[in-house]
Amino acid sequence: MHVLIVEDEKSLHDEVRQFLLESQYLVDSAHTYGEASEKIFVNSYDFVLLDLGLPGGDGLDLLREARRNDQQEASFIILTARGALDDRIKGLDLGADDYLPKPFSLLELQSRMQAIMRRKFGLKRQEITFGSGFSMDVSGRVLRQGDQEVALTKKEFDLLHYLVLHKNRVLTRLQLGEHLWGNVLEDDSDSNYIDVHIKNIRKKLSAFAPTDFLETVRGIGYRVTE
Amino acid sequence: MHVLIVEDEKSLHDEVRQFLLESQYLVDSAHTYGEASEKIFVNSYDFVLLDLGLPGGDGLDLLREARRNDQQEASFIILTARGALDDRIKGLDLGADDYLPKPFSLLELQSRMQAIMRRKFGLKRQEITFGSGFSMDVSGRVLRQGDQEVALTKKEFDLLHYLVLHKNRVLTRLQLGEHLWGNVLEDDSDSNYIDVHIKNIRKKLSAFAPTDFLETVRGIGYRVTE
DNA sequence: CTTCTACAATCAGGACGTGCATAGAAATTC
DNA sequence: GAATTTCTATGCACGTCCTGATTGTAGAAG
Repeated sequence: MHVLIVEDEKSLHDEVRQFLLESQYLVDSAHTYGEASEKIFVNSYDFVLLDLGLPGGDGLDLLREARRNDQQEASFIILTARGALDDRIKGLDLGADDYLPKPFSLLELQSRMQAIMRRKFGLKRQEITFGSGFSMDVSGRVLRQGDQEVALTKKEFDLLHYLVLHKNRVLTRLQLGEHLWGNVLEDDSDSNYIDVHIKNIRKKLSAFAPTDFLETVRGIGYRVTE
Repeated sequence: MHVLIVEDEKSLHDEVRQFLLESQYLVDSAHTYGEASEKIFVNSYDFVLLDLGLPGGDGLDLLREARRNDQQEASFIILTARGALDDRIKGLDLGADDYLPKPFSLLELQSRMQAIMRRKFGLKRQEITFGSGFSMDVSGRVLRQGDQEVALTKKEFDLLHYLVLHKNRVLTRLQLGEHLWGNVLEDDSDSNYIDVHIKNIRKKLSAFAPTDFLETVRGIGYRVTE
């Protein structure tokens, strides 16, 4: 499950992010209107947690825009301090899936998300397939090739998961770093830890099947192709 | 056993709740129609004790809605002051499992619940099997391997039960803590009590059969595999 | 075609994090 | 208050992740 947190207040953002990460969600963050708009447009999320009091624009416009672009399948949950019933009604009118007044407990957030998921998917398990016979069971955190299990470490699994989730799109090291570590730390990263992880993933997978679906795009980053 | 009490009158609610807690049920409460609807949707209960005179909507609608959504396996017991035969018939028509006119004694409630459980599970007790010949009798709170009984403490049993219920899914310590202790996070509890329980479970089970079905997923949590 | 250069792949060593074991303190039960 | 259960504290062992240096390679320029 892929979640975008749109929230400018750092402490709240961090708290929610941490919680969702530990609950095994894949988390993205945006702190301004522009950033949020861009990410929603580029990526596909399962959930968008949307704060209304944003710098740079009204969060409700984001929702409106996203709904107009009907490719967007994300469920929107509106978070706001404004107790105004107005906003709530407007939000739900515009197609928000739920509304959570601040302050809220993380447990409540989780149960709302689960409720929406049930409504949306029922109980069917989520599996992603790619490459030559690989299938990734996200909730079980298992990667299989045929019926053999491929052992990956946490970072390896997360990295591959993120790449597979964005099949056919090139992801830069910066993007991968940001999503897997949350902190950008600018582009001073003379480090090559992502390359190392990629190498290790390739090595492990190659024992089972060819790994040419995991491509290097020179000068940019990596891509998983169909 | 997980029970939801839907009842707006506080004193009656509290009395029933207290009683069920002491009878080792896991109890949830809802005081309005909306709250009840949400909880039924989100969680899965074994019993719903349903008051009909609810603020916010007719309790019978709840029942209807829940039955339509056929994932819901809860047994409904209708509690109402209205002596009207009408409601009784309507309720049972809609799939209620029993009907209890107020005022009722707690002992009567208990015996009705037990009757339903007997009807539901019959003589074939509800059993979950896993690992190499282990079977868990949930209602009797007994774990067996073959025909030998494995003695577990309450916490151990609950923990294993929860893991087994979610076979093939990785559960984080956070998730386990939440469901078994109602733990709120806040402090990134560096406690290792879950690890200790897992270790004790493994030790006890390993005297009977291999315990490799109970896996550690490094950096994430634990998983029981098929 | 050859050379050059920027980038990627590889490798090994070490710091760190995570889980396990043990023991004992605290809490609960009888 | 004794016994069992549950939680806390600590040291250790090992797997994971990152670093830094080195080797390999693709693509452009000569």
